[in-house]
Amino acid sequence: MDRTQLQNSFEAYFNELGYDIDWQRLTVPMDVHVICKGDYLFQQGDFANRLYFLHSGLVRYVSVSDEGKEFTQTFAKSPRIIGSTKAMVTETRVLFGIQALEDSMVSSYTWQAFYAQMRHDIGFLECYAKFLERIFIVKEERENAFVKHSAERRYLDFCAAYPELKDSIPQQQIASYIGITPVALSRIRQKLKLSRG
Amino acid sequence: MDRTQLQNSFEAYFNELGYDIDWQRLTVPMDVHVICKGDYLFQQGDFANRLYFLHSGLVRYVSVSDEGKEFTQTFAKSPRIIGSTKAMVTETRVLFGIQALEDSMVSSYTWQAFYAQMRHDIGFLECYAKFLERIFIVKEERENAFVKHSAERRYLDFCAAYPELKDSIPQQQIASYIGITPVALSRIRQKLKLSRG
DNA sequence: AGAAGGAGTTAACTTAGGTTAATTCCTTCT
DNA sequence: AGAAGGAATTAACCTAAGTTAACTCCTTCT
Repeated sequence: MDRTQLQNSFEAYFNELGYDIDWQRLTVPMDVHVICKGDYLFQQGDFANRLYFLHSGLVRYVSVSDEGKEFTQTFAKSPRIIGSTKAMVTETRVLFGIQALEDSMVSSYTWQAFYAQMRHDIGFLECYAKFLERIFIVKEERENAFVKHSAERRYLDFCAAYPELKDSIPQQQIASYIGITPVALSRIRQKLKLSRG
Repeated sequence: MDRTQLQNSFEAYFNELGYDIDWQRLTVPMDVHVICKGDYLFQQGDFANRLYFLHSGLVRYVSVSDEGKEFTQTFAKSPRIIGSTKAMVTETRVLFGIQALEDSMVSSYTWQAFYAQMRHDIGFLECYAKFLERIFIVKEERENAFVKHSAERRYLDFCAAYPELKDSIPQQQIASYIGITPVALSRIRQKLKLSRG
């Protein structure tokens, strides 16, 4: 797969966000990574100050608490920008790892180089702003769900939002995404099964 | 207060974000609003597709659940951009109201006009991106807190993050910000008082 | 000064979800 | 085929936080 083909993925992504721009203009040095199912693109605590683009596959952002419990922050399906905005922007260690849930292909760019080109190409910068708007809105919805909705409701919303994941990923990961234990999720599923007759 | 003075507030804000730019270039039509303590800049459910800048004062974002319970999503202190990113970008109704906790002064711009100028001024667009990065990171930290930390820990973190608010705003609002009831917060405070001796 | 209303506290009771552990059911490995 | 390890379920018990309600302070209003 050559660079031209890879960069077409960007266009697919930004078209979805309602934006049309020629990503072949991107000349920043690029690395390509193939990550097998189960492996990590980077681990929590690394300095992951790169911007990644997920060309194919599916990943999750996994964060481990002080007590050693795993939480899934995000499921990300290609095509999509992935990585830690916070780690890039503040030059700190990442607070989560990225694990492949399917074999995945990723290109990467140093944040410095990517940012430098964006600063001189208002189209790219606009794309970046649209990306930030999108991920902010998703986080805001998630905050809303945690504060206002029960675990049962969060599970139902998850199933509606990710119908294709609902049956193809381990329930533990779904539980950790909606902020409960696998045991609690199992109880909720049991209850729903009964109430559906 | 004239426009020049007001626009200087923008500079104070973006300086804090590590960015130096002359906001006197902003020529978009501006409205000025004075909101008294307790009043709302806009209500949940409005079409609040404006960008606001809080020049002085303190506000909170308040969201009411289907069951009629109030949640405080954000406390915002001047100088700062305020408003609903989601409502502006997706042209939907706002999911929260903005209430003044002190008498406040706000300028406002239609999103369309503001965006149009940004698209032709890469400096403004970069500021906007920095603003989005910042609010995203805050939301991400909040998500993290809800999933990983106890209510007690969230309260202590709130006190550390907003020492000046801790004693000057009603406890109900603090409780609703950390996602618990006033009764539960009162219990936590009692427990902390005892354990401090 | 007295009344009214809101904010915070405290107590009693309920409930959702955490914890631990046993059991079953799958894969996968040899 | 049998063993081993992980995933989900179920049950029993525990804890944090919600709910309701009574009580105490404060303001603020007349």
